[in-house]
Amino acid sequence: MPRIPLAERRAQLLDAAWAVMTRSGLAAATTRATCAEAGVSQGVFHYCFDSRDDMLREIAVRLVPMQITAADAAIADASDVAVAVEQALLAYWDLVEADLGAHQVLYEITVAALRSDDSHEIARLQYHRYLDGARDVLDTVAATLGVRWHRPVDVLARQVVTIVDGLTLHYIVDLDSAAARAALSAFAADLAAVAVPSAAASDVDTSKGAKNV
Amino acid sequence: MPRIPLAERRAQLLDAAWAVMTRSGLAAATTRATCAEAGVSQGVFHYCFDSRDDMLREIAVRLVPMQITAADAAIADASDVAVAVEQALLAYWDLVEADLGAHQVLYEITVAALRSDDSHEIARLQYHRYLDGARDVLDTVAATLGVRWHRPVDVLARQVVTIVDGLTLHYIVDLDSAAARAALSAFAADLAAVAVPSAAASDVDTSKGAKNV
DNA sequence: AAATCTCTTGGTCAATTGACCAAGTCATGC
DNA sequence: GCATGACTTGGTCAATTGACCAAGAGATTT
Repeated sequence: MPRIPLAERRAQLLDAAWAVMTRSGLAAATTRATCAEAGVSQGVFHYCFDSRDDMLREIAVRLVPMQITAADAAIADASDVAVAVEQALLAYWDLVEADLGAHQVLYEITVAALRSDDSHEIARLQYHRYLDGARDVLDTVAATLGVRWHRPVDVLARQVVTIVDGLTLHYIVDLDSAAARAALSAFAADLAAVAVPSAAASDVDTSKGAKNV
Repeated sequence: MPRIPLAERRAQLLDAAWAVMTRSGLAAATTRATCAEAGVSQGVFHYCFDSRDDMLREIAVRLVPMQITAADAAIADASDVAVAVEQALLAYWDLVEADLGAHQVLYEITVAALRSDDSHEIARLQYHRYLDGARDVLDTVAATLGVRWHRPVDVLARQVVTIVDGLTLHYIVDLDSAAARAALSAFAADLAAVAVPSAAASDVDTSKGAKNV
């Protein structure tokens, strides 16, 4: 009923679609269900978007930055590598448990995107961002605590993404929070064991910009 | 045209559906597509199965044991824990790269099953079997090489499942075999570092810490 | 060979869904 | 105040899909 500009209407429909998805899954977010959630008629949809795929694409794009901003804050006040890594992983994990539906939809979107030639690139981009985010966290930990990773950061970053992704998927299936957190702590310990002191022991090459000290 | 007993006809349709799925995805395996693949008309389908969900359930059931028999053989001739763990993971990994489509469908089935109240239990069972399989491999490694895991086997098993699951999903997205194998080796080293010589006989040299790639 | 049961065929039906439109309504600038 | 264009409505259309059936064909039994 109200008369709002196109941009706002689109955002409203995107919110509505996202609400339906997190509640009932990607497939449930039909054009009709989305419009019903937004309280508008179906004609509005095709006035705002070219097609359902068009809308899905915009949702996926909007998701990419939404996932990153998590763990950096958690490692600020850590004095030990093991603690820092575990707190960083836990910071992400709290997001998973706080909004399980959203993460479940994320897997549905990823799996669906892989079957579409058009959207395959979006899934690839998503995981590329994950790797970048993991690398950033690893660099921050190393710089903050004065350690060096005794293993290529690219490899470590892929391990981190694998860990959070695997843990999340498994948790969505069996909802065993205790088991997930136990495994998470174990992984944190394993990762921390890869860190070696950097400052005193030997000459260290911090390829990225020096941060503290 | 040929006249074959019901059981065989069902198996034939299940094979056909699986063929369509691994080629074009779970959603592509409609009743029509499945019948076309099998070379029969649609009426046969509902003569053999109550519904499409009925068939999907049988496919899922048939899948459960299909996934387990992998890594045990690979650790038989290993003399070092690190080698044994890596070879076990690699044995599974070869299966992933050999039949990527099958594993992709596995994720589609899992994700879809989680949205259905009826099938949710199937996904749970599937991951329960994964955990059992991982535990078996871990026990075999420990027994074969005379070591003890310095961490609860349940936690380690969940780590193993997380690793193979996370690696596989990431690989399906970006098809970066080299990165996946590098991360796999790193994980293997981390896991091997959790093994300590067993109290009984410690001829085996496991004194070193994690050796990295 | 007749009866009977096991398959198989080709087609139909209802429901869902994405796409789309012709005709309205309403605010805003001139 | 009125033209303009942004916004909305309710409905329609074609395509896909799961479900289902009545009739027939072939094998098996009696």
